[in-house]
Amino acid sequence: MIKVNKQRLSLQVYDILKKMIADHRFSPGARINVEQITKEVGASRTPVWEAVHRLIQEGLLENIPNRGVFMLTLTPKVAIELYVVREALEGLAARSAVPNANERVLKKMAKLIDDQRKMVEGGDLVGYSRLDYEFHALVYELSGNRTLLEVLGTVKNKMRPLALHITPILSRLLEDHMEILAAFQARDADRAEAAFRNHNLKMIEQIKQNMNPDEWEEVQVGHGVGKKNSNSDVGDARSK
Amino acid sequence: MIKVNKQRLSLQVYDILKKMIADHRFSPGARINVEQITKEVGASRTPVWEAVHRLIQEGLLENIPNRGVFMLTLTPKVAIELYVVREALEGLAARSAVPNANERVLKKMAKLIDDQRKMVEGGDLVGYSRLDYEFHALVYELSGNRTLLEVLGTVKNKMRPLALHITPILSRLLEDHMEILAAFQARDADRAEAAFRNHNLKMIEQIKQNMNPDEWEEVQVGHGVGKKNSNSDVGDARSK
DNA sequence: CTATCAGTAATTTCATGAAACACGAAATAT
DNA sequence: ATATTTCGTGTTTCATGAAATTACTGATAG
Repeated sequence: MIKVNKQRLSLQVYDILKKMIADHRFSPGARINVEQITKEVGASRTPVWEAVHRLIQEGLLENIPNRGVFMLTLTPKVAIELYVVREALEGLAARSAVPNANERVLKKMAKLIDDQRKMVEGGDLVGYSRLDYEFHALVYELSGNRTLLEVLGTVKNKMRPLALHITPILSRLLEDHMEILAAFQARDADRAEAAFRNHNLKMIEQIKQNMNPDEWEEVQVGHGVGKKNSNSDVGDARSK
Repeated sequence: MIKVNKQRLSLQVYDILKKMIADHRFSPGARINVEQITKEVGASRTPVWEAVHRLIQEGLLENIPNRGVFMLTLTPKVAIELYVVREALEGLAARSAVPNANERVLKKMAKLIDDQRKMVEGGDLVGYSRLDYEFHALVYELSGNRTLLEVLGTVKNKMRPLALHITPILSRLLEDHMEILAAFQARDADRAEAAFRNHNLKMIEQIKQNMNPDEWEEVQVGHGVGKKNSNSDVGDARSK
């Protein structure tokens, strides 16, 4: 049986573009030729632009007036900012989730971790990522806070362009997950929050090690509050 | 002199609608007649729909296919969720901001609090709200975390429909601000975070008192993770 | 060699007719 | 009466021509 595609065109385009971004089909700073996309997907300008606007609003693309639409470059500064915010939100999620954990969920968590171990042993980064995503999503759901779920979604969305640039040490992330599970099993909200925060702090360390230190611009101890840095580095990126 | 508005039409409409929502020009669940808006603002459907779509995406409006666009009802459950998330984010903002505080900023904070006191004494709720907003914005900026600023912006955005339904006891909020300032003056990040969190917890209490208790649906200790509650109450709202 | 300017081309937004869609009301059949 | 189908109506999305805006190009003058 053939299913008809019921979704609005603009949403389809949005999904296509988001997938392309997630798959790193555009390098940072690269130009997105909107007109070409309309041709490729066989739609008209209206729905395509609607999708592009949404991605711009979400901070994945950038529009330089009358020059074009560009893939936003995720600077190390912003990357760390994202993880700092995520740390707070995931800490909250973990804390809220602990009281709601039941045996069934704990089993599921254990199963996921077990599967993750296999992926790590097999060196399957992509497979691991998917399970990692599921593991986190499970905790978010368990928090029972729909709003938190949404906000975390948008934050993690913005991280997508990052994924390829930092290669985490999988075995260590796995240890974190085990600690998280242990905290849940002990019904210890403080410990769960700490474990989740720790998970993120490790990623921040990872970023700092992987990236050019003189690009950091000091997130935590940021001196001024000026706006001068917000766009300048992106501007450089739009080569070609 | 008549200023020509250089901004994109869709953005203007977006701002207009957002302002109308903030001013409670639409009651919760009320239908937004998109066609009428196009007439009122003298624009065509395209930019108006773009604005409406954005508001839908931001969770302020809701689209029931081919029935119309409706003002979303903020349930007490969601309201509390929002404050729980905000608590975590503002706590982070405060903590990050403390190390960046200098004399100039502290002066500014003191000045804002002083102005707030006048508003409280004069019973000017609107005036107070504006200063309250500035006070918070000052801390967000000071955190130096642009991403945090953005996320907090979207969260507070979603709270807008709430403002009128809970009438806070201004004098107590003012006390909180004073405690926050004291924490900053003492350069005590823990204390600042606690003060900010406390500020939000009070609001949550306020909501619980102001609203019908049997609508709460238990946010913190939410039992299941089911999705059954996510939309049902909204559906009811689309009367008429 | 630099600056200025006009013409050109590309991007982006907007207006509007038309199509698609979903619901309810009526009409028809069971 | 109940079920099914058709039709009308209002909503929503889409396609496309046109207009507005501005970057780029290259020529000319200083």
